[in-house]
Amino acid sequence: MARILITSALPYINGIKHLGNLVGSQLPADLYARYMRARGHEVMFICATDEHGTPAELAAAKAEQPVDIYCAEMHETQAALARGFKLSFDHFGRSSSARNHALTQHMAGRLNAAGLISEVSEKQVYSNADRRFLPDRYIEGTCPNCGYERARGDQCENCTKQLSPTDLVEPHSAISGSTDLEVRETKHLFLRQSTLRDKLDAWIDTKTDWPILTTSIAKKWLHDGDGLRDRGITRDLDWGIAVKDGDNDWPGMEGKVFYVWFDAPIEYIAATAEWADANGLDDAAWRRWWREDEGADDVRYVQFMGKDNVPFHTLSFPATQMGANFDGSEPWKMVDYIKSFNYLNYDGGQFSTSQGRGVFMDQALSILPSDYWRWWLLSHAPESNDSEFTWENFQASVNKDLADVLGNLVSRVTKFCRSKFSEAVPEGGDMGAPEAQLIADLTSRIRSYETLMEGMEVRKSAAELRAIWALGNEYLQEAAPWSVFKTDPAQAAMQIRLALNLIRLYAVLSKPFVPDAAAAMMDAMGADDWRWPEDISDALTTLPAGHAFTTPDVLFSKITDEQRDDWAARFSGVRA
RNA sequence: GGGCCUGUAGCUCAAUGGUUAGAGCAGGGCGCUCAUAACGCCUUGGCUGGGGGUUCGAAUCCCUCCGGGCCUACCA
Repeated sequence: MARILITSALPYINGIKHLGNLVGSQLPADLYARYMRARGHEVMFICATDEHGTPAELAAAKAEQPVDIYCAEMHETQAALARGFKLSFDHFGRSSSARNHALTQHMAGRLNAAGLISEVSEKQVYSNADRRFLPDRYIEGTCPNCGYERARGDQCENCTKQLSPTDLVEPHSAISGSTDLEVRETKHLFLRQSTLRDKLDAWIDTKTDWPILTTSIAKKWLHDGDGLRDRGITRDLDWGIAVKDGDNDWPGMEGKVFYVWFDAPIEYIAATAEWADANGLDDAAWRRWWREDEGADDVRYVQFMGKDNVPFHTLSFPATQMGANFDGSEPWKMVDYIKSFNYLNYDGGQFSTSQGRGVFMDQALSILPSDYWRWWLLSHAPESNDSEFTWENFQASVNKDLADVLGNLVSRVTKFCRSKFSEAVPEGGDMGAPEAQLIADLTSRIRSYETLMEGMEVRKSAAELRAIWALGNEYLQEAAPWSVFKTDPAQAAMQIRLALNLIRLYAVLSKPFVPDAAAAMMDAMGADDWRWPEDISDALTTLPAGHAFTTPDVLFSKITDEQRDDWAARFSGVRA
């Protein structure tokens, strides 16, 4: 039995996430967590809302709420949606938690003790009307290069020229439109990650099994130009974690908070502490997952994220962890494998939170149960490339895979048994060559499925699982119990007994992908044996003759053309 | 501008430089009648974006052109 620590990239707090966000981190992480638990491993699956930063403050202002209330409510909204999608987090924390405040301040103190923090005085744009410093991209104006009137302070979207806010003609706040801007001097802390470049580079070099997408991004940042640059880790905001040097005040940093990207990854650790608190456990309970000197030396740590998150997880956060262990006294568990995803597009364009384009988690659950979404999203996960959601493809895949191949199998077996025998596993007959062949085929495919799941090959795992389902239909076609029954009822009984056991087996195998359907299948079989099938022959004799079952309702109803067209129209525009 | 990824059947995707480029869906044919008009078997379909090169051999490696995407460090 292994110990596996799994974290999903933290969903940002400023609204309900869309299906692209879901499939890029939380959903595949859940698939992996569920599978590893099913295999008997000890799993810690952590996620949390990422609550700090300018966009959170602005979203709260737009909602006319204090930012702490806004975040608390939105956290609960996101937590409820996570439950709705059956995301099996051991804990779904908040980066604004007391635990994260303390740990982030502690980490900063360690980095300071290591000599890895420098103070830099810089000039930034302050908006008097908004009473806040504005990040570059929140300043708009006319591009001096091409004349585009809505260029942002970091880059012109029209001509792609890199800009600084002072380059803009007639600059104004993107928030209020105010032109009452001034350049102010402000002091910030920088993480001197440039001094860790060689260590990080060597560390990345050991990760030969990581996806190219992951390592190439890290390498780019390490070697581009002058190499890895130091990074500001504080901001002039109200909402966030106060800048402290461990438990002590940080002179000159009064009123400032840590940058959201500094405290967000630390929340992976802090959320595990929140988990311990929520379960009445002591600190040792979470530290054995995160401190190599306190039990985490045998932990395998896997992170899931979209490709946009890679630089922070390959460089900034590792730099924080390495730096905090400068004297060897705090060996924090670092990531062993990063599974990164491309983007899911929506019907020819991008999903967009800001533009309200696509299907959002709450909308998805309002029209169909979570299993439908889980199956489609996972079986089409954007692993090697960006992939695309279309309603036609969604309807076709779901109807064929879930309703026809799996759902109908359950239906035909249980209804046949009910009509020809009873709602109990029938007795009689002996297995022969066709059954031996089925078991051999299942064994081969299940071993392949296991290998793919362990390797986090999401799409291929889904394809293999589907092929495993199809073996059931192939067997029934060949065995033809409806014909055999007429001449040899005992033989037909054996065939159906096997098929009923197959349903239970499929419940076990399918649970990581479609947990609700799996539970319905297991429940219909009147069983609660979720042990992973080591020996397939044994697994197919779990339900003995005479064991009562129930014939379930239709497991997956089909998506009609009318529904598909209705949804396509309803979600074609911009979210209200 | 720079860097990286990518282009394979109508669609969504596979294929350590090595038989005749494979699956699923869609299309066509046959079979079956237990089942959600479901299932099974067979089958059509490809100048692997264009062009050039390396090699005994290229979807794969190199060059170039065309198309799509991401990143470019103050959104997160």
